[in-house]
Amino acid sequence: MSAVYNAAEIEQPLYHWWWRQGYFKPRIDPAQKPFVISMPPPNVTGALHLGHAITAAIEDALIRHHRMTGRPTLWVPGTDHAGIATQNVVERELAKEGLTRHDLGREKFLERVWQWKEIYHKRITEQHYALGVSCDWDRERFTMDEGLSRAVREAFVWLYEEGLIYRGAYLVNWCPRCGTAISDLEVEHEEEQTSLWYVRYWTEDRSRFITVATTRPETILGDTAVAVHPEDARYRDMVGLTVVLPIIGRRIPIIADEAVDREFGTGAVKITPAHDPVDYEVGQRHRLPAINVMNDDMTMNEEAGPYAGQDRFVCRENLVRDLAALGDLVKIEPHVHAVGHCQRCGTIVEPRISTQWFVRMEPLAKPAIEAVRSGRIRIVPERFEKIYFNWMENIRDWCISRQLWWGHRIPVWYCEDCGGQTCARTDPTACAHCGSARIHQDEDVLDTWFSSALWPFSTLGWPDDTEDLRYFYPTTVLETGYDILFFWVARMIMSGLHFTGQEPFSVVYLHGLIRNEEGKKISKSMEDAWRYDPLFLIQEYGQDALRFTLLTGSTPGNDMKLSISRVEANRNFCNKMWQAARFVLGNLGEEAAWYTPPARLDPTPAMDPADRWILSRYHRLAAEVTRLIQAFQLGEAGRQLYEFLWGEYCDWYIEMTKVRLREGGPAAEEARRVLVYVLDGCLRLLHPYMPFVTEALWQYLPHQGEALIVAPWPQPGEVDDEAEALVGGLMELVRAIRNARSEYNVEPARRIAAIIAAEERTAFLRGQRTVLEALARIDGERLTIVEHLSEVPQHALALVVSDYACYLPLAAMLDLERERERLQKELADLEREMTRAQNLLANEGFVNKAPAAVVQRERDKLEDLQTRAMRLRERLAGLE
RNA sequence: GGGUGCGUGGCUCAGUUGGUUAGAGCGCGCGGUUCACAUCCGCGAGGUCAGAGGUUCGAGUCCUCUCGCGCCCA
Repeated sequence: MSAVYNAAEIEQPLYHWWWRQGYFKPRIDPAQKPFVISMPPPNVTGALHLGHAITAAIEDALIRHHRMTGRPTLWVPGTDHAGIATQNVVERELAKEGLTRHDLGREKFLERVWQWKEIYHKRITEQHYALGVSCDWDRERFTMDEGLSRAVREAFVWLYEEGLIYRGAYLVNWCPRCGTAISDLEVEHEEEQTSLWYVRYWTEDRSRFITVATTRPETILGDTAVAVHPEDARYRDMVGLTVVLPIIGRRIPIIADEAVDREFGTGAVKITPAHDPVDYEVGQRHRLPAINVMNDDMTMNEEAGPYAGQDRFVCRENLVRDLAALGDLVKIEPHVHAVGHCQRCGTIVEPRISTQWFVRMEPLAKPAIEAVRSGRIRIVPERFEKIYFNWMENIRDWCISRQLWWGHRIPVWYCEDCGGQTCARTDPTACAHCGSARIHQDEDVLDTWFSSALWPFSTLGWPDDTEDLRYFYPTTVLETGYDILFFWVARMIMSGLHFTGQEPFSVVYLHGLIRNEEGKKISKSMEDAWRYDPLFLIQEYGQDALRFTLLTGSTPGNDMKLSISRVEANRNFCNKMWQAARFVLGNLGEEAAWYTPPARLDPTPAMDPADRWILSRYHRLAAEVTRLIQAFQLGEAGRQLYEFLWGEYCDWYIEMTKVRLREGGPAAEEARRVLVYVLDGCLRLLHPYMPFVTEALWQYLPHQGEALIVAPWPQPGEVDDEAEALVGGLMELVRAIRNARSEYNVEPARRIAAIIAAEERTAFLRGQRTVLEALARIDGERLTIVEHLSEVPQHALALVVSDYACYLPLAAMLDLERERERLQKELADLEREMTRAQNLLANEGFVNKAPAAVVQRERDKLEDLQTRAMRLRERLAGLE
């Protein structure tokens, strides 16, 4: 065992050992309900970032905890083909060779993507190993695997046959750079400082005009109406008139529609049904033509007249200039407005009419809303339920076709003879309507999220009725970042209910986003992005430290600013555990195995008070940690473990045992038993948080069973209030003496004298005198413990704690004036506290309405304060 | 525009049925080579819990409003 903790030394070997031993694989036991998590599949060509690290930390903690409770536990890993993102990177690679995907053709291009996928899949999987995830790699899946592709095919055909999938020309979001339609969710709106252009449209006879305001002047070319609010008195008499579009001269009507915001601009707006969602709806209501003025690549098309061929933004400039020349540009105002960008590439998207495939969502959303409303699915934290309902209740149809090559191709064939569509589970050779063999498949592929929506069951074998599907589905917890609640979680719930008739999981646990120390989203382009690379952090501080930081540094659903100093502090905590284990081991001697801990060791009156105390504290901790983990309060449970291990076990208990261990004999043996038992239990409790250091140490310590990862979770045990009170009082006394020593600058090595009146605690304190001597550096020869003091020692520092009156005869350095001040200040503090407690107890409302225990606690406290105050006053009188 | 989260010591954060004197890590000050640990030990300073009202015997915690920052949806 090394003298210091070294993460790199232990982590990878342990991971591969666990894996080889088969601990990550569950045994199917029909008598038990399994605990199952489907891992959110990372993008196969992406790189691991802190988002994956927190996902892994939380899910692995839940998995490890449940595995230790004895439940068959399965964590299903996998990766996602990430259509647009992957196709983009491969196209970028091709571009370096001066090629486009069209130069290669569909088949050759897909070969290239598969090659690329193989390389990157290996990379991301190895990165995942570095995160120490205890998932069942034999069940790893990829969204384009044969089985999962079959699931996609089944789901598509199923919905198609039910009429829930349809094809048509509607207004969709078009990303000109990616060359595909994208769904509403894939558009990110960003507020931008732009302009509002005011343009005058004249009537045919140029007798009147109406001024419209627009944020996108180039779409004027596609205007098919001007709209005003029906109750707007300013324009009421103009409704029904015809105006002429500047430059291209199209005649368009002025219409009235309630959708018009009277406050915006002049209150009159131009209507471009082919390039704006609101205008599209207005256009539908008023049966207006929709004129598409742009090509796929967002250059203007022939409808744009003189501007045909120009890029949309070049056209904007030219058109504005021309309008100004005509005198029809009234003014330009600065204006802030939300501009839609493509989530994947940041390009400004163009709303555009295009023929696409859609899923009718409303019928799917209804049962999914009900599943959450009824509590069959619980979302943690709860507030996201509201967000979920809001989105689901206003759900819009989902555009699922993408003009890409990398993905699941839409299983629909068109007949060149009768024009019919054939949608089938196996590739057809003839048209289902007329039997013609002259059919061709739709060129498009499906949105990647369409396959992700099936993930919890497609990974287990659906649509086949497999053993895995029967046993492990529905899964238990779905854990992911709240940013994909709609993209993924909601769609899984809808498809799970629709295709399997069951909720795909019963709990949704959402974590927040990880940001850097300034609160910025960490992106690859940041200067110091490398500092936040999980692989770098693991290399510097170890996985356990990173995990513990991620688990304890945040609360569910809240973003977290990762503080590197905390990762470092948690690395130090690992070392602290290491040193504690070294201490314990070093004291077990040759027959270490003799101290193999029992499943449970309760405090008994015959034991040493320190043992009773730590056992009691430990049992309290075990119960609390278990409760918190089950309530998904992982952070709080981890913090309590940290505080107990460092602040109680190491700082106090180990120090207290040193005396007995030095003395040897049965007292030492008892201490060894308790030291090992509590440490063993804590390693179990801590294992979900710090799997590596705990397993490594557990293997060194005497233990039963082959590995901590599969060791039983600690059972509840008894607490001992009396021991907690006694030892708590001793600790308070030690602290008071240390404090006094420090305040009076007593050299740390110097042993001092003490006289203590212990009243009813005399026997206890006498039993602990060697411990007291060691912890407070008291000279045993000059330590007096009595029940009462007939005479208060002169020239001594007086310490007044709850259970004891303690005097430190530091005559040589005692400054009477200073001592008086110190005591007076302490007395003043006490009196302030006493007044508070007295007022509270004098308050009838408090005494009558507060729980009895709370009132009693207040009474006890007051009594204690009074005792201490009395002693202080006596002491002050003695100083006069 | 609608919704939602956050605002706690210099910094990063806990504080989950409202109940002792609000905690931790880092940082800061003082002192330490005690045989597990300087990736450490001991002691200490530092907070009107954003602000204002309210409910309650009691509010960091619940309600209303205001201010600041962020996010989601339109």
